[in-house]
Amino acid sequence: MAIIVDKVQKRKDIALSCVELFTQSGITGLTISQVAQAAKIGKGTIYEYFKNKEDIVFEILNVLMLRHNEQKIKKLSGVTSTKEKLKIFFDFFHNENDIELRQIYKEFLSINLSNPNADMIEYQTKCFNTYHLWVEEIIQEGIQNNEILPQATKLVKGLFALNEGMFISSVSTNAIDDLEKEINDYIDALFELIEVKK
Amino acid sequence: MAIIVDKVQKRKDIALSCVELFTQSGITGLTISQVAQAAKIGKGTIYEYFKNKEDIVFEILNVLMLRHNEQKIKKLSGVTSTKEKLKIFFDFFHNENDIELRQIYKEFLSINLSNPNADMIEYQTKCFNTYHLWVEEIIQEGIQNNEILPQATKLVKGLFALNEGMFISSVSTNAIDDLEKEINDYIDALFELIEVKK
DNA sequence: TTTTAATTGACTGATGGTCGGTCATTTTAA
DNA sequence: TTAAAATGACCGACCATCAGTCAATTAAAA
Repeated sequence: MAIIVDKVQKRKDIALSCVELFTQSGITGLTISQVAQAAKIGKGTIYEYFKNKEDIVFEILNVLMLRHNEQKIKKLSGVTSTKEKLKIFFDFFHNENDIELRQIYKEFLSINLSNPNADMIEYQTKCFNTYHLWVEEIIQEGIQNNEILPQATKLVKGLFALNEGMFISSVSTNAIDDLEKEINDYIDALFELIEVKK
Repeated sequence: MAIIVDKVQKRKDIALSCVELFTQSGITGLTISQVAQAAKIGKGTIYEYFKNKEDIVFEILNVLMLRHNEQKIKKLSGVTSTKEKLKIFFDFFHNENDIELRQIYKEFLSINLSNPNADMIEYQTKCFNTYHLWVEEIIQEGIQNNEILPQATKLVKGLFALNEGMFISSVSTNAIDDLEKEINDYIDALFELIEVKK
C-alpha cells in the first residue's frame, strides 16, 4: 500500500480552489489546464477526482449550497413573521452574499439544460424537494399562527417557481433591473390577498 | 457581378434544415460538419451565414417563435374567458405541438446562462416585453369584463415567471411529472382568490 | 472573356480527456 | 533493521476531436 488520501475531501479542496476562476470566466471560458494550475496539481490529477469539466461545477455547487443552507437556517431562526420568513428564504436569488453561488448555479443550470446528466438531475430533484418542504413548513406555521388563509397554500408553494423564473429572466434579459424589489413587491401583493385581516 | 442570394432567407433555410438535428442531439452533441451535411452545404458556407454554432440555435428559435406566436394568436382569438385565455397562453410550456420549440428554447437558455451574448439578451428582452404586454392585455380585458379583481394585476403578471420557473424545474428535476396539470391547477387556485364572485 | 459573389473542404490551433510511466510511502519478509 | 515489493497518487506528453479560417474554385452575370 501507499499514501491514502481522503478522495472526498480532496475533491472538495480542488473544487474550492477554483471557485473564483469559475465565477469569473464561466465554464466555457475556462480550460482544464487553467483549473489544474489554479489547484496546483497536474492536469491528469483532475481526472482522478472529477468525471469531466462539468463535474467540477457540480462539486463547487454542492459545497457552496451546503454552506448557504446552514446560513439560511441561522438567518431564519430569529424571524417570526411569515412574510418576512419568505422574503429571507428567497433572498438567495438577489442577496449580495450569494453572488458567487448564483454564478455557479447559473453554470449548473446551463449544463442541466443542454447536457442533462442523471447525477445532476437527481441532485436538483433533492434540492427541489428540500426547498419545497421548507417553504411548506413556513406556510403551515403561518396558517397555524392565523397569519395567512389556509387556501393560500398552493399559491405560496408556487413562489419557488416564480422566484426561479424571475431569476432566469433577470439574468437573460435587460428587463429586470431590481430583482429584489420585484420579488418583495410580489410577496407583498400576494399577502394583500392571503393575509388574515384583523 | 455574380449570383446574389437572399442572405436573410438562406440563413432561415439553413436553420430550418437542421431543426431536427438540434432537437435530437442538442448543441453540444452536434458538430458543424454534421449541420453542414444536413443543410447540404460546405462547412465553410455555414460561417457565411452564422457567427458560430450558437448563432444557428438563435436563428432556429427566431423562426419557430414567429410561427408559434402566429398560431397562438389564432388559438386565442376564439376564447373569451380570461382563465381559459391564460391557460392557452401558457400552454407553450407543455403543449404537445411545441416540443420542438421548447427543446430549442432550452438550448437557447443554456447558452444565455453560460455564454451571454448581447444579441441574444436583447432578443430575450424583446420577447419578455412582448409576452408581458400580451398577458397584461388579457388581464385588463378580464378586469373590464368584471371577471377578475383589479388588485390581481400584479399577481397575474407574475404568472409568466412562475411558468418559466416550473418549466425549468420540470426539465432539470424529476419532481414534476405533469407540468400541464401543475400549471393549470395553479391558475385555478389563483382564480379562486381573484375571481369576482357573482 | 472578365468580374466577382458564393462556395468549399483541407487545414490549423485549441483543448478535453487518456494513458504509460514515475514517485513516494507503506508493507512485508528476510 | 533493512531493502525489495507493492500500490496508490500524481503527472504531462500525447491523441482525437472539432470550431473556425482561408486560399482556391465555381459559376453566374456583364
